[in-house]
Amino acid sequence: MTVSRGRRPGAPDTRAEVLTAARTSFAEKGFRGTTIRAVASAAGVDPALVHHYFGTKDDLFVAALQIPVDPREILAPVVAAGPDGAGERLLRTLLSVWDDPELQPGLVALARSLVSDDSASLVRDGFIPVVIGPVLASLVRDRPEVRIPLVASQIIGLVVARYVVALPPLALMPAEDVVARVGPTIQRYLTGDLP
Amino acid sequence: MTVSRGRRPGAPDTRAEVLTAARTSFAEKGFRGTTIRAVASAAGVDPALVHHYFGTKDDLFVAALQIPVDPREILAPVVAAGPDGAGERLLRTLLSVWDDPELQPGLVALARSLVSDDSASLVRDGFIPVVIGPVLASLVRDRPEVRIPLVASQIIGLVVARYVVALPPLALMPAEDVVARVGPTIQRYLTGDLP
DNA sequence: GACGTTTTTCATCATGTGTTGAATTGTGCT
DNA sequence: AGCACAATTCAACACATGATGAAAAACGTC
Repeated sequence: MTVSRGRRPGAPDTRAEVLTAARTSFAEKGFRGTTIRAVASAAGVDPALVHHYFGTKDDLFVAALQIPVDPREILAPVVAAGPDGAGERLLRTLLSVWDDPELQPGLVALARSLVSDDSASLVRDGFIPVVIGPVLASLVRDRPEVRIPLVASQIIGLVVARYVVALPPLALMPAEDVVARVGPTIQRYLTGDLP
Repeated sequence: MTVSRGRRPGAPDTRAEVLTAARTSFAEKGFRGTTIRAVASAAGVDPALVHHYFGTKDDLFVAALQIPVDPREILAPVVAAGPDGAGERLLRTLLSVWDDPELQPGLVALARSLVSDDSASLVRDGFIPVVIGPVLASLVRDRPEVRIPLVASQIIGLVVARYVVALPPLALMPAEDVVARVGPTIQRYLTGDLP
């Protein structure tokens, strides 16, 4: 047998392999669609090892989501530069984060779980009003309760289409093209004339 | 015992109750999140009855999705009226369908399953290019491969935000306000000047 | 009223899943 | 060399789920 019990020789970083296997599985199949056994098998490892490193499945999920990105921090410079051209700047930072191959799987997993696994209330009552709301509020000309959801709708659509569903024409479009084409929409929602 | 075996007296349309229970569960929890037992219990019925009426769980799902709406048919008048004001007309038709309380649960269930349960390829390779693509193609000024995904992104975002996640400010916004505010975005993606 | 049909439940099976505890093997320290 | 510790697997439990087949109760028809 090449497979045996007990510790393997060498110093393979099995823990990291398990973690990235979990990350991609969560990104592709969502929380419910991901099974501990599948993650273990993708990492070439026994299911019990997954539990040994990261306790329960929920723990594994939050471990997989660890995204070292604080939206408020990232968006601070965008806000600081004022409302002029904010649409394009906002999009540019957004895309630079989401296009980072290091961060993408975690972010997609997060997005997918927010839309699908009925933590919808988390987006609805937590993320948007608490995190995104205040940031955008200072960029908006007036009536934030009208403008912010419009901005959110275009951003959600962009993220879902480009990263979650991965519509080819959008997924392959260079970031700067997206910025140039969608930017004016965001700008109009932020400061344009709206009925 | 008030509960007994065998057929109940009266002529209750149990089949219909099971179907609507399934529809709302699929809409709220998605395919994987919906269990036959939960549907049965919501309909006040034994799980076996669900199988008796609709065979397997997949069968139940397609039965619950039956949406008597052919997008091409519904969009025909929008297309026929030409590109002028097409953005607003497109949105108005879209919202009238999605706001119909008769159709909404089925549509939300469909949307959620498309985003979450890795039938993403169905949207990516089937729905958009085959159904929506040709319809929009005749409204677009040029470069459909650039414009159609942009339209799709705004529409997907609107649907996800207003119906799937149900962001309150968007979910409660009168349809005509949405049309007036988002319409110009769609119009610009269809016929405006784009880099 | 008898009888076939439809509706409904019960009991049960097979399967997949999250999780646990014991056992085995390698590594590093003294 | 010896020993504590970490890494890894095996075997198994408890549970939920989708599915099935037989039995019971009401209905419709002759």
